[in-house]
Amino acid sequence: MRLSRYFLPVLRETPKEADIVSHRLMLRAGMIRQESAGIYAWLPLGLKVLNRISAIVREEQNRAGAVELLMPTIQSAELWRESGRYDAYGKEMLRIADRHEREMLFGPTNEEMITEIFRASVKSYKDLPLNLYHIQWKFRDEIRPRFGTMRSREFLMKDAYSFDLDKEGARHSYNKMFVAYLRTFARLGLRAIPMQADTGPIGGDLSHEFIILADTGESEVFCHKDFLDFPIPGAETDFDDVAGLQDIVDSWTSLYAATSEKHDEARYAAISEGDKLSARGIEVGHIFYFGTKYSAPMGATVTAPDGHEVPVHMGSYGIGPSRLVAALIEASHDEKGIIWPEPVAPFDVALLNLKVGDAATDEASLKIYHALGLRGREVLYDDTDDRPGAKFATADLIGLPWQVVVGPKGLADGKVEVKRRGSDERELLSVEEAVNKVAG
RNA sequence: CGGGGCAUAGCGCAGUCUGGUAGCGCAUCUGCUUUGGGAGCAGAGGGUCGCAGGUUCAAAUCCUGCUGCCCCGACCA
Repeated sequence: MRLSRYFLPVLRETPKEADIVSHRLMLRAGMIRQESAGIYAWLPLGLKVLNRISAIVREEQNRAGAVELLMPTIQSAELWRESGRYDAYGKEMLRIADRHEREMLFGPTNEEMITEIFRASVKSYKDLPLNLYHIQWKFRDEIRPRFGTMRSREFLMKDAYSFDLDKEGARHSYNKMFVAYLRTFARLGLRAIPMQADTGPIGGDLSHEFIILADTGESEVFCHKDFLDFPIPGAETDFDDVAGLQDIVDSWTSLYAATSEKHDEARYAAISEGDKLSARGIEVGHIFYFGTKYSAPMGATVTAPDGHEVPVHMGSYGIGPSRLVAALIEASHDEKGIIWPEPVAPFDVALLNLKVGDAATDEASLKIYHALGLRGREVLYDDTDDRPGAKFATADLIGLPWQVVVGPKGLADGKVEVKRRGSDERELLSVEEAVNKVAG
């Protein structure tokens, strides 16, 4: 992509409404634009990141056996009356009337709808287990939206829903998502730690929040330091291996980890001094088992092997890609701008032609641009006639993992400069060497 | 919802107290020069001063009402 043909409205100055770093940088880097309180338009650069995150989430959901569908954003109030949540949900739910004065709502979550879809078609235990998910916009009318897309009113969420015959089956379904989440966050370049979460009226130990550590995180967390080095389950993990998955979950839950709300001072004190880790964190995922909370009142039943009809055991599993965009920035930036982890970077390479119009730099830049494109790297080619300083500043701000700098001085010696964003590594290489280096 | 604050050009702000017909920096456009860390000079364009009333010869400025947005707290992926 040529920068001159792209839409990248970067801001030189910091908008005054943004006071956390990810919000500031997302606005300055031209990723988002606020349209209302807690409601954002995703500009091209931001959308690319959002889509890359969603793609990784999707791959890992599929790997774990979940099946994608897409439910609407608008739901009918009737459905929510079945579960009793229409009145229980309160003002967080955005309620809408259509032209016939029918009561509708913009979905804050989809338990009711997925239960309705399930019960319409699934009647036998033989069709279980089943896990259905979608990645869809949600709306929760937060009292006070803040922190940009970290806590917005409209947000993108991957929500998966599992259906099992009994609690044992549901536990395995839960474990599948647990492991999928470990893999998902690791692939995004994050270290997420599963922490015991509130299970509500259901009780038990089947609810975890996945928290990433970031200095600017909103909640205080306490855990054993060993979590930082725990191994991530590999791509070859067999998700149908019940005992194998349970072992992974057991080891990942064997040590103390809790947010301040669930913090147990005594258990934390029991950790040896050098192994304590107290930090700030951001919740990026939440999984829980809720049994027959919706299936029973809504009549989502299957016929069991013994011929009886039983309500299915369900769980739900959320990840917020639009929050993750901000969380990734909170976890990876410096004073100059964003430092994207490679798997989610909107482009792989920033190619800076320092003197557009100069025959030598134009030719070398185009050669690199095309060669990297052929090698499957996405390049943002800065072919604008800005001055070098402005180009460096923009490239640092938007944080692409590689920078290739083509200037008249270097080219006089047949060299271009290759830099890694986020480190001081820089090398002077020939055009061919630079292409090979960056294309890996 | 309680408490605090803001609204003037795309962004950041001054002007409001003390009413006199809107300004600065950056950005944008034109020209020339410049080209390795947010260039220089010259010129230009861009505003129903958040909205609606009111007071006044005259309102960004004073009065009344409304709206939007931000921050702190209680709530959330």
